[in-house]
Order: sequence, then structure tokens, then C-alpha cells
Amino acid sequence: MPVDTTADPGAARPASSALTERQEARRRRILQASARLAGRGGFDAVQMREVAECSQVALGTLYRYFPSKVHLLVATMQDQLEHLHATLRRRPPAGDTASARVAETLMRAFRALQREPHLADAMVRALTFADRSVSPEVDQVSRQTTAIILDAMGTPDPTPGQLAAVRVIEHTWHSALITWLSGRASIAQVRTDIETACRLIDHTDPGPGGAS
Amino acid sequence: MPVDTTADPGAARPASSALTERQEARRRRILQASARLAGRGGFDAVQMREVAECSQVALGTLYRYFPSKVHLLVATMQDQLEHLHATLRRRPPAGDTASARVAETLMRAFRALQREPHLADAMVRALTFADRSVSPEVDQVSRQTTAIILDAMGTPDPTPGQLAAVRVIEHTWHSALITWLSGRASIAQVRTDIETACRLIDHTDPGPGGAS
DNA sequence: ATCAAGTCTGAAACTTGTTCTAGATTAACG
DNA sequence: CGTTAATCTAGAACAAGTTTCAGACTTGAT
Repeated sequence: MPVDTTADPGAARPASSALTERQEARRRRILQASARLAGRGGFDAVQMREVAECSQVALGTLYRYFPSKVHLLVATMQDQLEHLHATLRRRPPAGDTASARVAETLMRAFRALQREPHLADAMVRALTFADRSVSPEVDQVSRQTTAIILDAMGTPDPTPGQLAAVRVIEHTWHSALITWLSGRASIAQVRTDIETACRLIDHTDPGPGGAS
Repeated sequence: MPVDTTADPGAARPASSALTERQEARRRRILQASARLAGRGGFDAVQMREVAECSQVALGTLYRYFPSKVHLLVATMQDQLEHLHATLRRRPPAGDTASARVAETLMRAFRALQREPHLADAMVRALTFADRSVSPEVDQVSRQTTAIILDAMGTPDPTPGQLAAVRVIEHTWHSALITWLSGRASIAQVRTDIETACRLIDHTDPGPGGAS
């Protein structure tokens, strides 16, 4: 049972200051290769040996940076989400109500994913297949998603009821995405589902306190 | 690309009449072994070689009945869902409103899953990891779930708005289950999420027709 | 009972994720 | 420079899902 005396480049995220420039470059090459391979072929097309080869890194090194294929793809998703959030910030949604703005934002994100359905497939499958060992990373993705939704709402101080609604919207978003990716729901169906869930934002009567 | 001139026992579902008694028995042994192995250890513990051994069937035969591990586990879920539905029918929920009855039913189902968290893990992971080749089976599970929810509502002729709400509830149910299974949400959180989604049933003002 | 077609078995082979090892390279420090 | 620890590389090895194959067994029809 090795005690891992080595520094883990994946763990040293605080300010990327712990990573050499060449290490940063390696990390970026890996994520790029991952996204590129995922773009054509989805989850199955991201083969660790090929990612290693494409990013000019040894297989062992790839595994030092990302301890599993799921870790790698979830990190890829973090990357893409950051881009998305930045893009969305630049052109905020223009709906009248909070729920309309959230629905518009999610549909915009959805259209972005539509442009690269294979990449979306790889990332979402990894996300839902992730076991406990990836929880921190998956949680980070979840927080990022929440942030995007809250941004779209534009509500500076959301009520507990609204936060509960946001959780349900997130659930709906993920699950609807999966059904679309596996061909069991149309795009129109996804829109309807999202809009239905978003309606919860306005009907925010009681807080969720009933559970305590 | 072999043309598969052989009859597929998995496809011959119409009335189980196409299957010999011994074939039915094999099928049941396989599903039992699958559920047992999943019960201790979850998704990873269901190893095809071991399932074959436990059910006294050759590996090739196992693959003839269930063309992949995911197919096997989704079939296991179909099986369990039928049990659940039968059990729930015997003692229908007693809430005053439709949304209360649905929430109660789902929480009851949830408690059943809690008793076998590893089994739940295996089934749900398989369900969300399934690709297009498993769509028919996954869809069947989805229809079964919808039937359970509609049963709980007790509404003989649900409106389009209510059907839309049911879809969101299903999304929430699956996704919340996943977050609980991977340790990212507490049971209380799951209940809150389900109750929040169920609120949509009562607030069923406009139909979903707005999309057209 | 016999034949043909389909099915089952046991075992090996193949694929891809993951781990391990030995040696080369790099980085930090004196 | 030279040393030392960490990192990287190439490649073998291992694990589990999946495929393949030759031969034995069942089944159904005659």
C-alpha cells in the first residue's frame, strides 16, 4: 500500500502556481485531446491510450494528472462550463421574469451542446457515471451550474423556496439532457421539460422548511 | 458483420411463450444472480463471469440472453420495478392532494431502495450510463415509472400540464437518486427535491402547448 | 430412431481501463 | 557542475467486458 509521497498535479489546483509551466502545458494538451476525441465519437472514443498519445504524454503521466477516465471527462466538463459561463455573462438573457431568463439561458446552453453532441455525450455520461471517488469534482460542476442559473435569475437574494426550485431545475436539466442524448426525447420535449421546471421559480410560495 | 440468424431469447418477450421452460429458468437464474451480486457491491460487483458462474450458465449464453452488462442491469431494474409497482398497488398512498400522494409514493420507493443501496446503485448507474443500444429497455423502465406516478395521482384523465409535471418529477427522481447514491445529497435533501417537484402537479395552470 | 437446426458449454482471444516497473529526464539546491 | 528527489517515459502486466469457436447437447420434424 504505497503512501503516495509524490505531489499530485491534479490536487495542486489552488493557483496553478504549484505547477511548472511545462506541467500546465501538459495539462492543457491533455484536456484539449480529451475534448477533441470526445467531439468525434463521444464517451467510447475517448481512449486513455489515445489521449496519452495525442497529448504527447506517457500513459502513466496521464493517470497521474487524471486518476481515471471519468475524472478526465469531468475535468473536461469543468473546463467547458467555465467557457460557457463566461460566454453567457457577456450576453445576459433578456426575459421579463426570472423563470423566462433561466429557461432562455438553459436553452442557450443546450444549443451550445447540440453543436457538439458527441462531446456532450462524453461529458454527461461521465458525470452521471461518476462514483464517490469523483464527488468533489462533480460537486464543483454542480456548483458552477447553480451559479449559472442564479446569474440568469438575477435575483440578488434568492429565497429558500427559489433555491429549492433551482435544485429541481438542475435535476431536470441533467436528466433531460440524458434522455435527449440517448435519443429518447426530442429537442422540443427538452424545452418543454425545462420550461415546466422553471415555472417553479415563480410559484415559490412556501419555503422548503417543511422537511426539518 | 454477422447477420444473426439465431433467435434471440431476450427479444422474444411477447408472452414468454417462445422460450422453453428451461430457458425461462435460465433467464430467472441470471436475473437473480445479477440482483444478488449487485446487492453486495453495486455496479462493479456485477461481473459477467461471476454472474454466469452463479447462474450456472456459460458466458456466451449469458451474452445471448443479455447482450451487455448494462442490458442485464436494466432488465434487473425492470424486474424490481414490477415488484415495486405491485407492492405499491396493494397499499395505495393516502394523501389528500395528488401531489402529496405522488410524493408519498416516491418516498416509499426511495425507502425501498435505501434498504438495498448497492442494488440501487447498480441499477441506476446502468440506467443513466445506457447508450442508444439500450434505449428500448430504458424507455420501458421510464414508462413503468410514469405508470407508478400516474397511479399515485389517481387522476383518471391527466391534463397535458399534469403530464408535463410528471416528466419533471421523473427527471428529479432519477437525478436526485444519483446525487444521493454518490453521497452528494442527504436523504432530507432528496425528500425536499421530490416535494418541490411534486408541487408542479397542483400548479398546473397552462398546458405545455406554449412551445409550439 | 434419425436427421437438421438451433442452443449451450468451456475455453481462449481480444479490447480497453488501470496498475506497475525500471530507467531516463528534469528541477531545485548546494 | 553534481546530487538528490521528483517527475516523466516506454512498455509490460493485469482486470473485466466482450467476442469467437469447436464441439456437445436439445428440440422438433419426419
